[in-house]
Amino acid sequence: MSTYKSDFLNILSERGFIHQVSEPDVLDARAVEGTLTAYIGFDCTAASLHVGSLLPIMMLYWLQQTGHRPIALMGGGTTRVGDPSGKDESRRILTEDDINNNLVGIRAIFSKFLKFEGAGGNADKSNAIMANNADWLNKLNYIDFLRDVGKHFSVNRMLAFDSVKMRLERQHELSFLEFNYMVLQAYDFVELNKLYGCTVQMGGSDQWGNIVSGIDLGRRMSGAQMFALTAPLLTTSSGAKMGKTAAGAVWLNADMVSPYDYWQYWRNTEDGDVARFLKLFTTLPLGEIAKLAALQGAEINEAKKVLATEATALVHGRAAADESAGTARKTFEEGTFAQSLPTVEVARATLEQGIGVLNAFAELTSLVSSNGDARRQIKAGGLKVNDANVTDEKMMLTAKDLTVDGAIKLSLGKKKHVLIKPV
RNA sequence: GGGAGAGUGUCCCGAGUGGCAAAGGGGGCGGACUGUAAAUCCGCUGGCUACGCCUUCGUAGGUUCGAGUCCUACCUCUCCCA
Repeated sequence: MSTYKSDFLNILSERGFIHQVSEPDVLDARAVEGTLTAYIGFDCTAASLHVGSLLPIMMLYWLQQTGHRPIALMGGGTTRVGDPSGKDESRRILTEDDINNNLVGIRAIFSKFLKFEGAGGNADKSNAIMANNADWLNKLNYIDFLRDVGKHFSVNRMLAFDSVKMRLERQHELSFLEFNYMVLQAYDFVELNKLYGCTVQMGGSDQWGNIVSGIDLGRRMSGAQMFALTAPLLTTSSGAKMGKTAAGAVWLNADMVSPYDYWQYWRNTEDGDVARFLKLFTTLPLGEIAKLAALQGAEINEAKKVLATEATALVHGRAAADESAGTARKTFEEGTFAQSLPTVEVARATLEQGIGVLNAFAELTSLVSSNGDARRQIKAGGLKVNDANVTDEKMMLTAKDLTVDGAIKLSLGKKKHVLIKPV
């Protein structure tokens, strides 16, 4: 089915990364001829990226794997202004220090997927680059910018973009700042083209308009030929947004979401998403994925385990992935005790005196948000101590509750478990 | 500058006659059924030292036995006119 000649486009296409490509034939030919340089922009509003950013990261990964050069562009400049999207969103302005800290955290994630200059490798034309648009955006002079860049933009056409049109029709406010995002992003593309010879910008399908603006701007300012490649917007088959769970975003940094929880996130993938996610979020060969995708009924769970382990291995390493898989197997399938479950330590003396269940669940382990919540869960039969339902909210946990393994297991529902260990 | 509206349970949307811990959704959590899935059904969805107490309807005052509801000022947002 693949109609491309280049490995790069073939792989992206087979694995389901491509939504739209501008001038696919020309881009394909370029990819065959030589080394492409492509970029994707990331906001650095938090100290980590979450699962939602994984798809673009994987695109950069495949780009590099097929011999091309990826650029991860940090929105250091745009973040400084504060993204105005989301009408009620607290427009907290991040300080320079915050942004720099975030950059460090985010860079750590990229280094797991991409090979950067100086990271052990010798100079290779496919070494990844991390750029920061603050480097050029901060220096801009308004008048010069308007004259050099602004003159190439037609407001008439900008108003016709879907993103703008929708806001106008729904009578949502669209600030001038936000209106300019398109312009800044287009300028980023041209700047990267100038600095690194970057000719391709990738992104989610909602970025199409912005990317095309960049292509136009490049042609007008320097006559460069540039390309757009967008990925489908990801939702689960039941329509939910990717990457958000009850506990909040599924972050990629281990200190924000543990490898075990990360593994669990993928383990709980809906049936209908398994094949798609295997292609997008693991690097397994397509043949193997096809076999897994053919599994029916309950057997799909095997595919989900593979998905979870492979996806976790990419972000947290093989060892952590295997350990998470082992923990899950013991906990869910063998019903035994896994020492590797999340653990909270308490002073032995405190335990000797006894700890109230409410306190243990709410304060100690934060499995529930308050004592009241704990009471409700007890009524609903959702709390367990050592796999036995809690029925009395005045129950005390003492050293007698320690199992042979030297810990007390607290559970909320069937899936969330925490161990309490005396020290 | 003039005029008309809006801000509700710190996840979102949204009803609300002066007696309100405040309808209804969505989302989330728990239970049942399953396969750690989906769908479906049931329960829960301010806090606490809990037959009571405290804090909540943009902010600050006021009227009232009693205010989300009435009055005043202010803040923010939207729309229309200039």
